Amino acid sequence: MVSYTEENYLKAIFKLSEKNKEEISTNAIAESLAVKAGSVTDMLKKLAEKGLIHYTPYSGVELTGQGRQTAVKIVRKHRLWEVFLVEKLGFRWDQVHPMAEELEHIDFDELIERLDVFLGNPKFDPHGDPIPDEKGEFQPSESIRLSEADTGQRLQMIGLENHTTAFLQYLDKKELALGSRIAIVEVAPFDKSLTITIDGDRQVHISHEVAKNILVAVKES
Amino acid sequence: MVSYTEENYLKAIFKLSEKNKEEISTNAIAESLAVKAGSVTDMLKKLAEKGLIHYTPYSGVELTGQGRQTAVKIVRKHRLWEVFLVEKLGFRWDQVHPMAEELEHIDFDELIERLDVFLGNPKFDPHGDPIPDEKGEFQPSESIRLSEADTGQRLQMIGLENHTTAFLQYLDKKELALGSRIAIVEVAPFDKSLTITIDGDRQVHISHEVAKNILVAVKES
DNA sequence: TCTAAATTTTAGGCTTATCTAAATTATTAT
DNA sequence: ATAATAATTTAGATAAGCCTAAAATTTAGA
Ligand SMILES: [Mn+2]
Ligand SMILES: [Mn+2]
Ligand SMILES: [Mn+2]
Ligand SMILES: [Mn+2]
Repeated sequence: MVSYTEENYLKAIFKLSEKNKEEISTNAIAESLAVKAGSVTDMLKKLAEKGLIHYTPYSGVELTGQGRQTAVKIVRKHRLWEVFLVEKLGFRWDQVHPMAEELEHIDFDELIERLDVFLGNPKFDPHGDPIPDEKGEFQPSESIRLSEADTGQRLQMIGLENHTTAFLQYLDKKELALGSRIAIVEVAPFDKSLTITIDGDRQVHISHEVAKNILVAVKES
Repeated sequence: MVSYTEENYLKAIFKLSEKNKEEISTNAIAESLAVKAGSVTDMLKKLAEKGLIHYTPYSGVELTGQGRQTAVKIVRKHRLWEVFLVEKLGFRWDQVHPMAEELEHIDFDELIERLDVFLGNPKFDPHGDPIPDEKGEFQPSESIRLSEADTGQRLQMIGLENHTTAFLQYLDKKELALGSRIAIVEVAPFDKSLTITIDGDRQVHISHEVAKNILVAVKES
């Protein structure tokens, strides 16, 4: 059995592994779970004991196959529940994370699969993040940061690199949503801020910082 | 804050209080939660400390207003989730209890209220049990045990006194569902077993034990 | 290379929730 | 009324997760 707390550690390690290619540090885990480093060390020993991670003191940590499988299943549940909360219950995308953080720990295979069917087998959650399938496979998708795109390209907003409430609400205010068609009109050389058009008409100005956190697909033209 | 475990204790005390009018014994709580009596005593002290129960050593326990309120909210969540699982995800009534047992602990007011709306403000769960409203009020409903009804009365099955999987599956086999119209044809004097008709046509034979666990409303005729 | 700083682990404690076994209190039956 | 039985509480342990502070190790700087 994997406890609620162990699940949160595994998911945190998985998410950190996705970003940083290297091995994951004790401090990084501590920060992402808001616990102290000493608590992390305790837990790493336990997870290693259970065969969920490879752990060598002082040299970081890595998920085993079984650990990754467990983590991905939690991510699957988290994202499916987020779709449910937004699509069926009408929550906004900036409201659902704390609820999904709890719902993700409810573990009944048939519940997950029925929920998946009920939602129409969604491939992405309300934040554009991919939902792994029952086998733990992620649908590969090609995206670049808006800050790395060129003027003249036809772009579509498909994901985010930042999931904070503040950022989500900022995007709402600018009426930038997943699926929006974006074209870069101009990049200011001084601060790299962008002038863009959204869905062909509205023209909006955003900072380089914001553009770095928006993922876009480049459409054939 | 009320912990997951404390919530289960409060709900257990509430359910026992509904059945037995008297004060609730340590042993009864221990049995219903499958823990030992000594563990219960520990928890009772803690709940009393928090003002959730009235507790006098050796003389039983009773919920305070605040304790009852907490318990009823958990019951509300449990039953709403059961409706979701049956109505939206297509589970059978004998499958949903363990899942609801976990879902009931997820505590976000807006989630409960939106779920309630999504489900169409149901008043009863899939087992015929009433769903308390946001204020903790139960809709009063008048029912008697089928074993106490008379020949010739027009009856409708509206609830159960036994929620075990075995009993639910037995009712399925007999095609006895909530809402079924029942009339008692004959009661055998020897073992009090009943011959009944279901929805006017099908004739079925059930034991007194089964009849005791079926709740019916007596319809005006 | 050698020392200072940063990171990580260890040691010792605390809290919650559980258990078993012993002690206490209440109930029941003669 | 008393003794046996049943119910309840207390005492002493354990396990999971967390903390702080000290010790150990690694990394980085001069
Ligand atoms: Mn979580
Ligand atoms: Mn998400
Ligand atoms: Mn529960
Ligand atoms: Mn029910």
